[in-house]
Amino acid sequence: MPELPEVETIARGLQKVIVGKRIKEVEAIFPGIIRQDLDLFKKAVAQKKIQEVRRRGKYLLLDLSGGKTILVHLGMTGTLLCLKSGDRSGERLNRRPSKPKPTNKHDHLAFRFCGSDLELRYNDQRKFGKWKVCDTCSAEHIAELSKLGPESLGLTDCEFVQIFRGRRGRIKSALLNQQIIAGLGNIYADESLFEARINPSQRLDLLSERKLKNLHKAIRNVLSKAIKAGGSSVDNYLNVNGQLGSFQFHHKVYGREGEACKRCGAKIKRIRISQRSSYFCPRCQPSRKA
DNA sequence: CTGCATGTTAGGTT
DNA sequence: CAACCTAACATGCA
Repeated sequence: MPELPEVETIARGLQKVIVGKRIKEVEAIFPGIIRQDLDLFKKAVAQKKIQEVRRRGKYLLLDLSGGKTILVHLGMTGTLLCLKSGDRSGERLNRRPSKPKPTNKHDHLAFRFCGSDLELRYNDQRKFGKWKVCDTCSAEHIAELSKLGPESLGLTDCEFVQIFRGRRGRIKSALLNQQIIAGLGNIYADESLFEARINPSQRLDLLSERKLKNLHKAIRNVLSKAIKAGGSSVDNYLNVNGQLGSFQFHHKVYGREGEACKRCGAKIKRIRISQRSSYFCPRCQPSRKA
């Protein structure tokens, strides 16, 4: 599922391929994925040139000519795929082969561009994704983005420590809370906590400044490695060229319940924290000091 | 068939 | 106000 490294990979991939292209039309195969009036959306983006692709937290921002920005959240299973009409090489594995025009299962949007056979498809098995268009100048002030905490990769040690000051909840919950820090999801929160050797249930008010700095280092390390690996392809994530990421092969705890810890050999545990799975090594990440 | 699991967000309650 | 809980979303799978 798309967290910061996956969204960053998609943003970089899109930046290379669609910047400078002018949107000819948007086909809304499943209009519900656009979270505003469909005609308004279509009119706002038609004939606009894509000028820049950005990421904020797990949001993707497509800046258009004319001062508009498309805001995209991929939800749990959203993927974007660039393909050339008639080119079937970019199609995902496990999907029915299709003729150029017909869409794949769970394709909800198709963007076509002027003077180009490039097509941008949005596919989302669970339809949890959200698309809307807004004014570029107000993009950062609209509800979704204004609530976000600072970027996971944009903090000094001091700032990182600061954002957890005065909080009492569990560290894992805080890392998943996009209003506290933006970009981490279940995979990278668990992987970072493992690397910093912090138990996911650890209460924030009992975490030393030194531990927090270790965590900050671990987060930067894990995220940058994951970006280099093109993200984690668990579930159905693929980049805009239809290729798998490879960071899933480097997961040390996520999804490894019952398997041996790669550091110490102990069995990886899974517990529930705020209604979600947390994977950790009980020996490397003890709940109290050994 | 039933019901559970999945991650995120919004919204409500403690 | 922070922390915690639940519903909702859609689908696949045991």
